[in-house]
Parts: sequence; C-alpha cells; structure tokens
Amino acid sequence: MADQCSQVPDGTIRRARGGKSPTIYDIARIAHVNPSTVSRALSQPGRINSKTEERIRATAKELNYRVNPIARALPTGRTNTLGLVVADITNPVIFDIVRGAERAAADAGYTLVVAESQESGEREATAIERVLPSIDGLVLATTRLGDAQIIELSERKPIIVLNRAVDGLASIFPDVEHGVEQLVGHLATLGHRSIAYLSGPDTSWISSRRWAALVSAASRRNMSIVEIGPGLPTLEGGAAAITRTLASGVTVAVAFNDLMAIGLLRAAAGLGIVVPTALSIAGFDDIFGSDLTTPGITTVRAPLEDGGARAVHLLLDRVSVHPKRSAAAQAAVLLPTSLLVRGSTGRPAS
Amino acid sequence: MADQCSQVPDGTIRRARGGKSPTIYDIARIAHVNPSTVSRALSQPGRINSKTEERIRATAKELNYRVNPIARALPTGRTNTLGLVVADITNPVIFDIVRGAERAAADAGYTLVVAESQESGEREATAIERVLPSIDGLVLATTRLGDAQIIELSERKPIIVLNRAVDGLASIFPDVEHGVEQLVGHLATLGHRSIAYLSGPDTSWISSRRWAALVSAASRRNMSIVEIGPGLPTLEGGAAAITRTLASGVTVAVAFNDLMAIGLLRAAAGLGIVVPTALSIAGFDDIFGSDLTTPGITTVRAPLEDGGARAVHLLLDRVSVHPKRSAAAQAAVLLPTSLLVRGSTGRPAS
DNA sequence: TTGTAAGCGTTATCAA
DNA sequence: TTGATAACGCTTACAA
Repeated sequence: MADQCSQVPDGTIRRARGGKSPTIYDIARIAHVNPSTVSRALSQPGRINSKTEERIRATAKELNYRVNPIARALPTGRTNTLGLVVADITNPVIFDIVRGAERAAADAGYTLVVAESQESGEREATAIERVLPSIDGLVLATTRLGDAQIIELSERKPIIVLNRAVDGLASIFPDVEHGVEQLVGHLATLGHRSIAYLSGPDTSWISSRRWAALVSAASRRNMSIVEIGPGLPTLEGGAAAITRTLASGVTVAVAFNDLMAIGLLRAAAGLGIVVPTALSIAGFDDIFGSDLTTPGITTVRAPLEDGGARAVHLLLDRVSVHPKRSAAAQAAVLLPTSLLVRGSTGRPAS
Repeated sequence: MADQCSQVPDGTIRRARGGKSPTIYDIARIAHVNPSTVSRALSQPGRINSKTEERIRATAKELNYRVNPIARALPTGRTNTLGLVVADITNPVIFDIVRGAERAAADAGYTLVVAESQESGEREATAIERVLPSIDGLVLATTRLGDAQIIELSERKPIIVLNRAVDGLASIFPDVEHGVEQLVGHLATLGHRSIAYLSGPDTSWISSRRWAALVSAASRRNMSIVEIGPGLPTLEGGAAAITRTLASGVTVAVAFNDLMAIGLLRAAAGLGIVVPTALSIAGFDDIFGSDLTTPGITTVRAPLEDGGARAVHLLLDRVSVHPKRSAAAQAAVLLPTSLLVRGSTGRPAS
C-alpha cells in the first residue's frame, strides 16, 4: 500500500502499479468506490452524489488519470475519431480543407485521421478500409470513388462528401454555376469568343461539373468552347497542355484548378507568350500561390477551409446524436463562389 | 442457422449476426474451430495446421471479415497508428513533411493522425494529450515544446523530433550550417557586407539555430548582421518586418522561412523597392510558391518530405521491434541542405 | 446513489 | 496443433 497512499507530501504524481498508466480500478481502490462508479463520475458528471464525484475527480487528478480511448471505444463503438480522405495532400487546395476539418474536429474534442488516395481509386479504397473500423465517420473530399462505392460505404459509417454531390448523401460542394457564370461573363466582356477548358482527372466529379457549367455559360453567349484533357491536376498537368492550348487557337484557357493554371502560365512564359495579351488564363480555387505569379491568376474561389469545417460539423451531427439518418441527411450544402479578377485575364490581342 | 449456412450460391457476402460486422467468433463457429485458433490463423500465418488455416482464411474471406483494430489494440497495447504534431498545417513547409510521413506510414500499414498546435505550446500539449493514448509513437515536427516536456513525453511513448535536436532523443534536422555557409558565401561574393535576419517564433529551435549559423558565417567574413524579430513565420510576419528592415540599412534580408521572405518581398514591392537591386532577400525551405514570385526567392532547401518519411521510419523501428531504447535511439539524422539561387539576391546597389 | 457483473473483440497463457 | 480461459480498461443494464 505504501506507494498507493493518498498522501504525497512532495507533490509527486503517484504512479499506481509500477509505471503503467492508472485505470479506473486504481481510482476506485483509492477512493473506496466501485470502478463503475468511477466510470459514471467521470463520464456522466452530475449523475452521482456530488461528494463522491468530488472525491473521485480529486483522486483521478492526483493519479494523473487519462481515460483510455481504446478501452472506451470497445464497448461503446465510438472512437471520437473522424476520417478525412483526400486525393493528394500536397495539393494546396487540400490544405485549406484539411485545416478547416482539423480545427473543427479538434474544437469538438475529436481526433482527425487523414488518408491520402494519391489520385487512385484503388489506393483510396485501401486507405478507407484501413481507417474505417476505427473512426466514427468519414469525410470524403475530392474522392475518386464511384457513386455506388460511396453509397456502399455510407451503409457502414456516416459519410459526408465534399466537392461532390451524391444522391441521398450529405454533400457539400461549391456553387460552380454561379462562379462560372461570373467568370464567363467577365471573359465575354473582355471580348473573348473562344475558350479552352483544361480538364482534370476524369474521375473528378467537380471537373466535369465545371466543364458542364462552362459549356452552358459559354453557349448562352454564343462563345465557342473546347475541352483539352483529361489531365493531371498539377503544375505538370497544366504545363503539358500548353501545346494543345496554343494549337486550338483560343484566346483564353480556363484550367480545372489554379495549380494547372500556374503550370500553364509558366509554360507559356517559357515559350515567350505574353499573358494575358496573347493568351488569357483562369483557374479555380484561389490556392496559396495564385496571387504570387506575375501576372496573378484570375480564379473562381470557394471557401474550402469553411467547407472542410462544415463537413466535419455535419458529420458530428450524424455521429453524436444517433445513427439514424435524420432529415438533414439529405442536405446539400452549397458553398458560395466568387470571381477574383487578377492580371492573367485581359483583352485578347486581335 | 439458415443465414449462416456456408453455401452461398449467389455469391452474396454472408452477413453474420444481423448487420453487425463479423468477428472471429462467427468464423470459429462456421469453420468449427475455437476463436483462439482463428486469431492465431489470422495473425500468425504458418504457426498452425495449414489445412485449418486454409479453411479459416476462406471463411474469413467469405464473411468479408476485417479485424477490429480497436479490439486488437486493447490486449496488445499496439494501435498501428502514429501521431504527427505540427505547428501550422497551412504552412507549405509542413505539407511536404505531412506528405512524406503519411506515405511512409501508409506503406507500412500504419495510420497517421495529424494534430496541429497552431503555434501554441499549450494547444500542442493538449493535442498531444488527446492522441497519445491511442498511438504507438509520435513525430514532433516543428514543436513549440520545451526540451523538458519533450523528454517527459518520450518516457510515455517513443518520440522522434524533426527540425530539432533534443539530447538523448532521435532527432532529424537540416544541416543548417552547411546551407547557411553556402548562402552567406553567395551573399559575400555578390558584395554584401551587412545582413538582417528576420527571426521566426522565439520558441522555434530551428530559428535560433539559423540565427547562430548566420552569425558564425557572417562574422567569419567580417560581415555585420542584425536580428529583426521574433516574428510570425507567415506572409504577414515577413511583411510586418519591412519597415525595420529598411531602417536597418542592410543590403540583404534573410528570412526565417520562405513564407516570411515572400511576405517581405511583396511588402517591398508595395513600397516600390526593387528586389534585388535595392534589397536582396533570401529564405529557407524552398516551399511551393518560392519560385512563383518575381523575382523567385533564393533559398536554402532541405528535403523535408524525406525528413517526414525518415522520421516515420525511425519511429517504426522503435515501435515495431521492442520498446527498449536501442543504440540507434540517440541517432541524429542530418538532412542535407543546398542553396538555390534565384532572382531575389543580387549585387547591392551601392 | 452505488455495487455487481456481463459484455465489447481481440490476444495471450496454459493445458490438453 | 488446438482448446479453454483469463486478461485488456471501460461501459452499462440490472440489482441492491
């Protein structure tokens, strides 16, 4: 009993049971109650005698007790952990999403695990399979999975999709039409009549969505539009499209995202092509870096950090209350988009 | 028994026990063995009768069985999860670290949880406290904790520190001296005689390390050097230093990192100050974006993605073999650094 | 309000 | 080689 005596004159944190972390049994023994009472005192404050609770809390504190989340997760099935799956961690677009999601999760006392698919549906499935058993819910940002796979997943754990709409699932995605309408309007005003769209991965829902919106907005103004792609959503993917872009004879190229737009811009500069005089360029997402280039990239921005945070909030709703699909489960959240005009778009030379 | 019959003609995955995921008990029942045998068959291949193992594996596959990592973690104490703590997820420097760490962890079948301290030692401690019980080991990248706290942590779980050296702990950090020597040599060759260092957070080990190396390299060449700071390691932090930088009368400013360097560059541009003619600027890390500015940022780069990966590898060594400190525990890994000369450094005007 | 005891799904220790 | 059984640390009916 010596090392478990309640009096610790020198203030040292008492170590119960040789070096191992203390459990509710240690607290129970010292506080002269049953372990179940300790459990209740700690996880359901106010439901037991306040005097007892007081004593238990004091002992817990003294032992420097931390609840073991794994042991708790086993009987409850709840891990206090959320998953976030992204296509490519190094894509600056993702950073904002991760940040928003991480902070929202941390604020709610949840832990976030991040898994990366590296643009491969197969790797994505593997990654999900690994994390799924130990999380309470999942945010799929920029997923490369098919609708059927996603729906199947949603039968195992609550799922929120970000940057995509899936029927019957809570989906958060940018109001593409609005931003594209602004962008195309801006281009038309400048005098452009022909657009090239540098598309992203063909598995990207958002890329096809952007293409559809561009086609619609362009044809409404009798502008012509061609698709160049699919391409990698990276600097390299954008740079690789320069030849076909120039060959197409358009006066403006709209890239799937800013990363591609920057790649295209740099490739153009390498060929001595002046932007925006000889070629206007625009992108999507307003990533870190798109205002660093000369000229800056005109872009359609969406509040992706906010998107990440809202995805987590929606997920927490589903996770914390009860597993039944609530009415809000079908909710589709539209993220407002807005056009940021920078130097990469201007009047065409002709 | 009907729904647990072994013959499933239509290939449907058999659901044992109404919707819940199958356990080793379900497998045991169907394969007519004891649950413990199932556990052995699945987690220690080759240690049991191959015929039995075969049968068990087949049943497991048919049931679409997945081991429950939480249940496994309880008796073993091992979670197959690693933690990574960073100061600020949105800092591009971090991206590379996270990418390297995530991929290395995923390749080893481990899950990575990322926690963010948001540049606050207190938040960092809280975040660590939350994840610690459910991880096997921790990588501290850009930590804002004190040495004592770190060592205390290392008594609870294996720890690797990245971008810092802590006595007695496995540490990975850039070979600052080498890169700085190159940088200062480059500046001296250009004709600079006075340097300002825009320091980062005063809790940043690496910032003081860079300062020390700069002082040493500068004085060796009879160049003068002053410190401006501490400042936030962000665009804003760099921009905020412009006034004091100009006032100091130096011909070159070396920022704690590229983010600050870019901030300073843009602030200079805003004041009509021509870089590098009126002021040369250099940074550290070669982040995404430092070659996007005009002029590009001269920088000392270190392979941070590789650093993240190596940190995870070192951690896996400690985690997977046995918890004793091996001889390699004291290892300090030096990441090679190299100078990237871009347009932001040039001959001083005078 | 508190105690008793049965789980949660694994692994691990002994026997058989 | 396999089976029985006790952990792992916590939650949660059910009793008292």
